[in-house]
Amino acid sequence: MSGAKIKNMEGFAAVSGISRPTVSKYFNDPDSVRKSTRIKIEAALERYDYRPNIYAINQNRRRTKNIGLVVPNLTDPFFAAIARTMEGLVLAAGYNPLLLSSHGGADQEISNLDSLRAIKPAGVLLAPLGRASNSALLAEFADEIPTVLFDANLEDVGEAFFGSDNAQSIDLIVQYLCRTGEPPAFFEMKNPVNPNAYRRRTAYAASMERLGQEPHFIRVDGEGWDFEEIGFRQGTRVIAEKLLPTNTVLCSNDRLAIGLLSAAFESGVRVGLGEGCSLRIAGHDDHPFARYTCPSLTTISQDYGAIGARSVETILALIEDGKSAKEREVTFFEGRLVMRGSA
Amino acid sequence: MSGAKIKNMEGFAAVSGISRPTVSKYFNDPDSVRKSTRIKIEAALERYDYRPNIYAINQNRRRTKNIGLVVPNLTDPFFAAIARTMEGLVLAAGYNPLLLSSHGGADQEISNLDSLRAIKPAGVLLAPLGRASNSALLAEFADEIPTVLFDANLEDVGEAFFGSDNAQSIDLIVQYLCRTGEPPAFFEMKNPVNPNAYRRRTAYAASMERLGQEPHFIRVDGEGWDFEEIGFRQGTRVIAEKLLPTNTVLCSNDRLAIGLLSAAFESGVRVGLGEGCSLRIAGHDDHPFARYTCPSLTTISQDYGAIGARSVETILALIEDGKSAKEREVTFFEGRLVMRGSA
DNA sequence: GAGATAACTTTACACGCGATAAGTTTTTAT
DNA sequence: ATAAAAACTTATCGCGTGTAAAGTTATCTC
Repeated sequence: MSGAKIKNMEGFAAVSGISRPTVSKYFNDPDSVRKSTRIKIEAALERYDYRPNIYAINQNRRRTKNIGLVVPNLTDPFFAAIARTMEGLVLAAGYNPLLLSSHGGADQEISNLDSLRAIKPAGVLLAPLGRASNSALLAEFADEIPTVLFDANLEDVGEAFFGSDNAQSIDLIVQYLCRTGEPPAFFEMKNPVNPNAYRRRTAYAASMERLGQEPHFIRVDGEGWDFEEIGFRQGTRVIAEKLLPTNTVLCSNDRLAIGLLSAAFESGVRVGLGEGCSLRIAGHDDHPFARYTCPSLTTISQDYGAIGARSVETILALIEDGKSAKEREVTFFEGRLVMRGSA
Repeated sequence: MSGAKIKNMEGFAAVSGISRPTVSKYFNDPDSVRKSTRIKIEAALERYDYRPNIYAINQNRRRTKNIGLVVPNLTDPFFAAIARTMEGLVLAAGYNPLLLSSHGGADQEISNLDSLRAIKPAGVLLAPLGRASNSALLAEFADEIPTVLFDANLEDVGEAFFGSDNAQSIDLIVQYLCRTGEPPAFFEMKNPVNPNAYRRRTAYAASMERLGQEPHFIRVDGEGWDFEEIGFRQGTRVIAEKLLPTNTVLCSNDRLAIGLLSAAFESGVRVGLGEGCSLRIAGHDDHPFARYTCPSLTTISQDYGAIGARSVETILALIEDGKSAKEREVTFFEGRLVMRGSA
């Protein structure tokens, strides 16, 4: 990088001694040109500061190299982690990830899709809000642009879905809890925002029945995505009013569990397995902070490595093979029991 | 949205009965056209589905409407929260925010800036990694594109900096801790990644001296951004080896404190102010989870509302007023003491 | 109602690249 | 060595917008 400023590919082609169409070919795939010309071009790249104008490229290409990545809430470390994983995979495949967060709001989710439309992405990886989502508009979007759903499934939206097998994972932890102590009550929100929560509720009931236990639901009030707050406030109330039917509580997700743990602590209830503990609490998701709670949280680890990898693979296949002839693919990955101190 | 698909502004101008250049003017500023023509255009927008091609726009505009937003690590809920705030402000100003995370790596930080260059943003809001940053390259970038730094300051990089007044906030919490119990030792990483950590170290020493107390540093090993893990592991060791000089520990940040709280719990050391507690722990930042730790974490709340607002204001002023004639602006906002159960 | 002015229209070109066609050179295969 | 194939060249068009100049119409001021 020393010579004069290069303003376009024409100029760069001139200084590299190669014609512009060939240079264009090089930038689209360095291996598509002869080795000797690639060397010439790369030598010129060393000496001059030039990069193709991305707007001109995208205006003329049939498909852009952009892949949208929409998560319901980046403030939630779980989604931050999965987004990060997917970002890396998209980059490695030579595409440009565009990360957007819906911040827990359906309006924001729609406006994110509108932003993406403007960018004309080759494909979109979408974790919908769930119940709150405007699924008609999401379906409309997925109809225009190849879309793969993950985390939360919406009936018939997108070309595929990858998520967790809530029936399997809940059964796993219910069995564990029953085996090691009193059967769990299920702590959840009355009106969950997420379809996974509904699946877990049903899975809990089924597991308990299978084990010959009576299911107990602790359904608490609360709106929005501030799960720790809801878990804390309602947990405090539930404990104070002695509404816990057993000494074991399975929370619908880790964030509720974190709030409940905090509530138990402040209420003077000792949680865990040891001497003097009167409550067991378990969660679901293996939240990044679950191992630092006091006590550390027993939970289910979602296989988001697999969810991310398969989602990205699938959207890439859709993009590169053109249309998806086959029917909508729905895959659930198994969760893994993570035993820690809380239950 | 009913009529045929409109493919470009020419076609849209036709159906709205207005010439294309005037329509173009409308899209760049709806108030720049006569009210009667604006009504015609908006009527057409109701009937037809048209939106200007963003690539064609940006290819021809002198400056894009994009503003880059780079944070060191989106997995850290503190940065997720501040990014979210800024995103909203940028959007409200009619600009398009582009959120990128450096994932704690200097290479990624540079490659983020490269991605941004390709997008030709009007301005960039950058929270650098700090010590690990390649500040020569960052400075080069800030030289090309209007850049405002926040959270972590780098000497002479960018047009302005907004962050927290570590001297003030550390003094605040040191005074509080000294007033209410034993003077604190300072728990930190030996080689912190963040310049704020250095400032806090110095501020702690200064505060202690001012109060006539001898400063005690607990400097632990550990690399990277996995602060909870470092706090937990090293905290466990420090407690086991009885290396704590007093019963009060001030951590360089909340994430270390969360790890240390967990270590104390697992080691059977009760933390807090009440009966039977033998350790006080305080943090800094008011991490979103700080109020749900057990016990809840006494800390300093950074005024990231102000940091975000002023950063966005400043970059907008730079963009809209053209050059920055004045000298580099450096502003520190005061922190607020948040008293909770841990100290 | 006349002139001034603001807002429009038409026309034309620029932006930087992808894509394609037709001709030329280089490389590979036989 | 020769033919075929591959890779290059030049030339030209198209993408959808911004922008400017020159002429026309609507609106405002007195």
